[in-house]
Amino acid sequence: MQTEPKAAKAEKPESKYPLNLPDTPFPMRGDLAKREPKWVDDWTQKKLYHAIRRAAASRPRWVLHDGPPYANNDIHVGHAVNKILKDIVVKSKLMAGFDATYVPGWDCHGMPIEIQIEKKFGKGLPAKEVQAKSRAYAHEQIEKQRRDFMRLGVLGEWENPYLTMNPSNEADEIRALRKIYDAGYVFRGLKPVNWCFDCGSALAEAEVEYQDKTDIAVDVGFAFREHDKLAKAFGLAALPHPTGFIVIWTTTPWTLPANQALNLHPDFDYALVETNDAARPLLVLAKDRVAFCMDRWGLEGKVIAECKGRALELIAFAHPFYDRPSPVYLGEYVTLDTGTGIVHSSPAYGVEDFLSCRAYGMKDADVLTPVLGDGKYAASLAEFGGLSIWDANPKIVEHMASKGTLFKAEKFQHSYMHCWRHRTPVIYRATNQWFAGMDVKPKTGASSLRETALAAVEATQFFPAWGKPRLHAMIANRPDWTLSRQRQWGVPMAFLVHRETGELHPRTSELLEAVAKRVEQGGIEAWQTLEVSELLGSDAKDYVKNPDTLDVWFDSGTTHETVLRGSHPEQSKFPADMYLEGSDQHRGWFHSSLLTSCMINGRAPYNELLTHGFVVDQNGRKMSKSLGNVVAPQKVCDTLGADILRLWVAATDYSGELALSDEILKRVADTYRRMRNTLRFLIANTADFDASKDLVAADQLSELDRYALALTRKLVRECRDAYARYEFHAVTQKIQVFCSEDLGGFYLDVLKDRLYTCGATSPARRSAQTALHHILQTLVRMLAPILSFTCEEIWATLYPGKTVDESSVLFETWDYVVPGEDGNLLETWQTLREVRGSVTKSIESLREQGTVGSSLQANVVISAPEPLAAALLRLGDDLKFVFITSRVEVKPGSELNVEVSPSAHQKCERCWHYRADVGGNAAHPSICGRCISNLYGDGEQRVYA
RNA sequence: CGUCGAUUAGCUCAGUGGAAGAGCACCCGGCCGAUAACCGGGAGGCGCUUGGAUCGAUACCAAGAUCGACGACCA
Repeated sequence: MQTEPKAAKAEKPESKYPLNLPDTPFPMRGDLAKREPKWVDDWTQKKLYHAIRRAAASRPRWVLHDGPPYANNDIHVGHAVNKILKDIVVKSKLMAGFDATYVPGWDCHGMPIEIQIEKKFGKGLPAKEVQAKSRAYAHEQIEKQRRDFMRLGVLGEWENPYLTMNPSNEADEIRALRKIYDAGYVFRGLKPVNWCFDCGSALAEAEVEYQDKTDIAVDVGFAFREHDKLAKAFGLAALPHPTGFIVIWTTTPWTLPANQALNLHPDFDYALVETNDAARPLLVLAKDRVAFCMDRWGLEGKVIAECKGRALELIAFAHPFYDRPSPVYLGEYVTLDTGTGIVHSSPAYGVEDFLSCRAYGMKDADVLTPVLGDGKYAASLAEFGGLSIWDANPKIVEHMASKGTLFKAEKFQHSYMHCWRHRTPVIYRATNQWFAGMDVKPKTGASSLRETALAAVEATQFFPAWGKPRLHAMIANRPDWTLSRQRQWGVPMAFLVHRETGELHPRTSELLEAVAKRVEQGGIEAWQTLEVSELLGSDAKDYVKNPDTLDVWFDSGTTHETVLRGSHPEQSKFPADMYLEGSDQHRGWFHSSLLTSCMINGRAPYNELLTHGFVVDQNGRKMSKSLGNVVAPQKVCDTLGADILRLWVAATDYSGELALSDEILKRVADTYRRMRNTLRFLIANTADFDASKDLVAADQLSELDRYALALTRKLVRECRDAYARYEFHAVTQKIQVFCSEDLGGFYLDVLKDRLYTCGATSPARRSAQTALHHILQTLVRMLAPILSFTCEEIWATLYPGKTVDESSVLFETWDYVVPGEDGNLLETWQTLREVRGSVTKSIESLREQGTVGSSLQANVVISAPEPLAAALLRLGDDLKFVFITSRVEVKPGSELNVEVSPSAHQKCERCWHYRADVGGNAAHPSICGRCISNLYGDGEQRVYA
């Protein structure tokens, strides 16, 4: 790192009496936006990260495992927050005395990239091509994101990150699948998904769009078949007619062959209606829909009995055209907006239908699934086998009309789900999927996954603490994990399944390893080209490759296997010490990683979880393009600098939302300038100080300096504490107050006289410089994790001529000792500072009258009661320096009283004190006795200040 | 709708069951040897609203408001 040339001093007539003025090449203005990129290049070229690792090699390992961002789009400020927080944590652990590592990663598989490829290259590409193009696209995205992350000053193994799409990673992921399969967690079951017949696959929500569609809406009667139960439910001894129907309304007649139940709302009133139609003399309808329905069907009728929906629970009615019962199940989702207040339920073709049937104990094997993947009914379906469901719609209506169960049919236009690729209608369809069972006992006989995971949550430290109940609740309530996806850009669920039975091959475990070996060489593409016979020989004719890929959450969720124990074991350990992500990852990465690790390791892959909120604008609103309140990290770096962004992250309480706006950044930049200037003052006033030679022993320091060091030790304690709790905003706050109140507002202000006017190498000045040296060494260490650029810049200024891989502030630790004992210095000087407050206030009132300008023009007389008077008198003549006045007199008094008057003496040209002895030496008529002594004599003794 | 979190000066944050704090910003002044700096002084807060237990709450409890996170294949 290079420091800027010294700015030319303003031309001023040089006094013939020299002063020890501050001197440094360290510029007052950071000019960060311009200079930071050069430093990043320097760190990269010199391999700073690895130099630090070497320096820390003997320390205990501490691992922050990176949650991989998705390899798509430029980074936004949320990414920046996440990476900066991680960097601050890693660097703080480094300086706390650990060998803290950071291997960044990227999540590469999944739908967003698949969609990008589809947008760029069109639809319907063969899998192999999708995979090749996705791989290339992900690489491009990663390169861009990597540059932006590095620009933030984030240190890590950027030249060797982990990518979930690396063949070795893909192979290890298949091995992870093998482990959970071997443990017995994996099973096959039904699950409703959005299904496109033209794609022949499931659709993600993002692939579904709504368009108008015209269907046949039908009112369909389900005949009574449990008359006694029905009569009883309505409070009747018997039904007045043997014939009757409960009526449903649906816009999807094609689901009726799969009807297996009827849904009523438990709290709605249902009516038994007697009509004037001999073919259908009794009807059951929701009471509030009776008038509407009668009118609609052109019937007359009257309500002869009523009951709540729940009274009809489990009563069975007859399917409208097959000879089987359809029982009433209760469901809160039934509404009275349309139809009859009764909903027909085909569990294979509706989410609510599926869930309610399952809630009533229906097994997967009992769910009727007559619709095949191409949209045709299975050949075995009575009456309609082989027909496309859309062609079957009118035939089903005709059929019901002939059976006398059709009440009405009409065209009906509504908004309906369509495939965004094909613009064709999509249905919900129960499909076979692979699951990891939450309540499955593993083969070892250990606890279920849910129990293990809940115990793991308990064993984990959460920052902030409310993360624990949150994750706990999610684990406690979540359903089984659907591992399978019907996609192309993902790691294959490399199962071989029996052509007929769908059973897994008996040697599945070893087959998975065989596939993993091939994927390790050829990536997931190797699975595409694999012939079943290569693995199974003569068995091949009975088995097919499972076409599913793994949920991308399985990719990132197994990085503790594929990265910590896979691709980067040298840099890692298991479990990791920390995972750190946005609060959404309780449902995401924290969650998936926990489950996979509990299945594989029986414990969480992390010891600590740290969560941050999301970035909002000054008014607490989410950032969005439409609101125009987006702050781009790239832009902040290019204008204010990355250290400003880093300081903003550090200064904000990330446990909630992080507010960001131009004004907030401006305030942060103010804070930065304050810190930078304070640091600069320390640097400039120790420029002629060589710690190896000039350091004054702690017990030889003036008392004020020992007090300043006591304050510094206190600051270190507080900051280390706050860092340990990851409360960086507390660190920032403490340092800011330290710089403003303790240093700028008091210590440094007082010190200027001694620094500038005492002999350059005098004990008095060396004492001050010793304190400044320790303070500087401390501050640069405490700030280094946050203001990475600035602190390296300072370090290079302090130790010029060395490259960053030879000398970096990050080689240092917080064990730096600030010498001295606190004793009662803090209390003693707190009292003095309070008196000083009274003095400055008194001077201020004199100033308002125009009697004095500088406080040095003032003489102060303090009356004080004991023991305060003694405490003041103890400092003797040094007291005036504490108050920055020319003279102080202390008198006993009943209460504290400060009187200020202008000095009657001459101002010393050199030290600006007003003293009686100015001009006392004829050879030097314009300066005082102190200055004579400091320049030509033995110099002042400064015991206290 | 449900679960969770947030709400103290213009901004960022402290804090305590007993008369509201800091830094910065703002206003006024000083200095002119940290100078696109530095020092001093001042002004500024129905502590989101409404109830409740309490002698008494900003702090404890409950409801509401506003904002935010998550809610199943979407990383």
